[in-house]
Amino acid sequence: MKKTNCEVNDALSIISGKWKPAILFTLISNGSKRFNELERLINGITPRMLAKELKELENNQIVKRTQYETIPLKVTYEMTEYGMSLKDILIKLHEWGINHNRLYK
Amino acid sequence: MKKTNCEVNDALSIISGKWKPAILFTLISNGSKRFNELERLINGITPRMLAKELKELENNQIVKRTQYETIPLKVTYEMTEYGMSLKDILIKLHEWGINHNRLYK
DNA sequence: CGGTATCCTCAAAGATACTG
DNA sequence: CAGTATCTTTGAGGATACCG
Repeated sequence: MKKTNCEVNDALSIISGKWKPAILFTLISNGSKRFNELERLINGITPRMLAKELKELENNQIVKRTQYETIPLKVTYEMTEYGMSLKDILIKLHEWGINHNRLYK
Repeated sequence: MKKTNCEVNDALSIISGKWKPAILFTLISNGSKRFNELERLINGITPRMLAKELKELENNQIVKRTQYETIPLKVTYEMTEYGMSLKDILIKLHEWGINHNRLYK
């Protein structure tokens, strides 16, 4: 999809993705979480989608991945400081969505 | 695409759409605009996409369509008061996008 | 002037199974 | 435990032509 001239799309491209808001809220609210903790906390997500969206968030510096070379393997994900700059926007979108559902559903 | 449990997606589903941010900013900044004014102001958009996204915004009460039975036909679009409740969020997304591009592009 | 109609492409997301 | 690999489906968006 070619770019448009509006930077809102650049911001949206980073937070949209079916599971990204849920992933972000989970990490924002709960701090560092392991892969399978996220899998359990986010209802209905498959490992494929969780891995894919986490990787995109990591590539955009929103989320930090840490791997511990233990047996069994342990990997954690957490918000970066930069990622936390999305917190207010996400909260406002959340509130707007709740209000919209109340009015129109 | 089945719904997730996060209302951020409900908000995003209303403002995302490739041309919606550009349409919304144009109407927010310039007030009421005719179809072909929007077409000229928004670079690269086709009539099909403009009509489609305007209709979705109208269905969600974000934009109001007014038709004048003149010859030639005249139709205008403007933000609703409810639609204006998105203004702050759009501005924040815009600023975040600009800053993100500055940092990572 | 303000749109539709048709056809096409491609990427996002789902289902299921498998691996270091 | 933390993911990949494959295959399939769906729908957003584009191109182009036409209409009341």
